[in-house]
Amino acid sequence: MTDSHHQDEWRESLEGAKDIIIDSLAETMDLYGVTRSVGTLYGTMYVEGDMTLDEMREKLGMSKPSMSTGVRKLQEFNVVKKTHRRGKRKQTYVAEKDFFRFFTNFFTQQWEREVRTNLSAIESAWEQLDMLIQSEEAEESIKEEAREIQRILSQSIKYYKWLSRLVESMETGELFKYIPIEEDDEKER
Amino acid sequence: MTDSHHQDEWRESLEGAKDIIIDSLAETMDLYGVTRSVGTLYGTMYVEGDMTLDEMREKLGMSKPSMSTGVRKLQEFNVVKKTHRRGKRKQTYVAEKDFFRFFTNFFTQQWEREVRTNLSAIESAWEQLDMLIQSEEAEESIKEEAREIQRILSQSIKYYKWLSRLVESMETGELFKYIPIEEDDEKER
DNA sequence: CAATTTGTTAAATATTTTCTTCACAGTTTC
DNA sequence: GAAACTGTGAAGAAAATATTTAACAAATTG
Repeated sequence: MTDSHHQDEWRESLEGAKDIIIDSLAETMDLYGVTRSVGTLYGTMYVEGDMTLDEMREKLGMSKPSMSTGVRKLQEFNVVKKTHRRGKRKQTYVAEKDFFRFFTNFFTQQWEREVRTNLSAIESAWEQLDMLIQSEEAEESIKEEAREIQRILSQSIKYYKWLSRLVESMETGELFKYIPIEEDDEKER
Repeated sequence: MTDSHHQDEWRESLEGAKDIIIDSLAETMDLYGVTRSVGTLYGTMYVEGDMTLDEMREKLGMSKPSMSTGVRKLQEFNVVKKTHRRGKRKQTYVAEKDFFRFFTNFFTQQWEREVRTNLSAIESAWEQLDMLIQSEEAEESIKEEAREIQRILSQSIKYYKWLSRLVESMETGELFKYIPIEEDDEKER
């Protein structure tokens, strides 16, 4: 690292640091099924603060419809919200910067959906299996397999109930009593 | 539903019930970035019990290399393990049927990776920002932005530490003390 | 109310990902 | 040790996704 940076080079270095953060957030979100470019968009908003679609487009060098759909996905995950700059016409969007809230919002949304989807599937499968089990005609071997599946399903119902309670404890903040957020022991500023 | 089913039709009905479960599991896993066909594979193993690659291939009507890579993915997520049927030559694989363990294994693995990736990124970004802040030459406005980013990052470090503790509490089972698994209040059988 | 601007939809294009076929290396069996 | 079989890697084909361009509808300004 030389001693004779121009300001542009310092600026470049700052942007480089941002990019390290952005890329790593995008990679992480990729793990959770958020596409990489949507992750990059989130990361950008995370380090840049609130932005308009045009600012995003310029920053990421992508088209505006891409930004529009990207932002919508992030809103669906509950990690980006609309805001507005007073006096301004353009809509602005702001990313959730508090990762505790990110975590809560994101997984709450996913887990609730998981519970709904799967409980409803279990319900209809269960009925169908009942019909089979109660029929006079069906072979015993088939009935036995149906009962076996019901046994497995009844186990999984417990899980979905538990998952609901986990979600609830995140929403109420109860979870953070059990697993506390460690306070900052740095000198504050 | 008619009264005159053949056994084949009852069998069909049983398979239908399975498929409802399989599809719903696959859809759920899709939410978490597990591809749909890998989710279907998991679901199949979930309802069918342990299987060989050839059994999977036959059941899903896909090629063997697909099964091979699918199973490997599921192993990476820690939700499928190798087993063997005694006396048999073919390798068999078994899906984790206990969703509590599925949950723990899957998210533990993801979250640990998230922590590692992002903490390491924060570390290098932080150094780069420090260099900038401590330089004599860089403009104050740039330095100020660098400090602002460090403030944000120091908040997020708290989050990653918390996430590590959450993972730990899942691994030790501590979490299930706080948010207990409700016991089965159905009449057992 | 005409002219601009903003955000979104639709169609096309490009890119990425998934899947299959083929080949082969490592094991097991006789 | 030859023959058969199992699992996986590589290359290409097929399918799914993401991205862009173009067009438009709604809102805003002068």
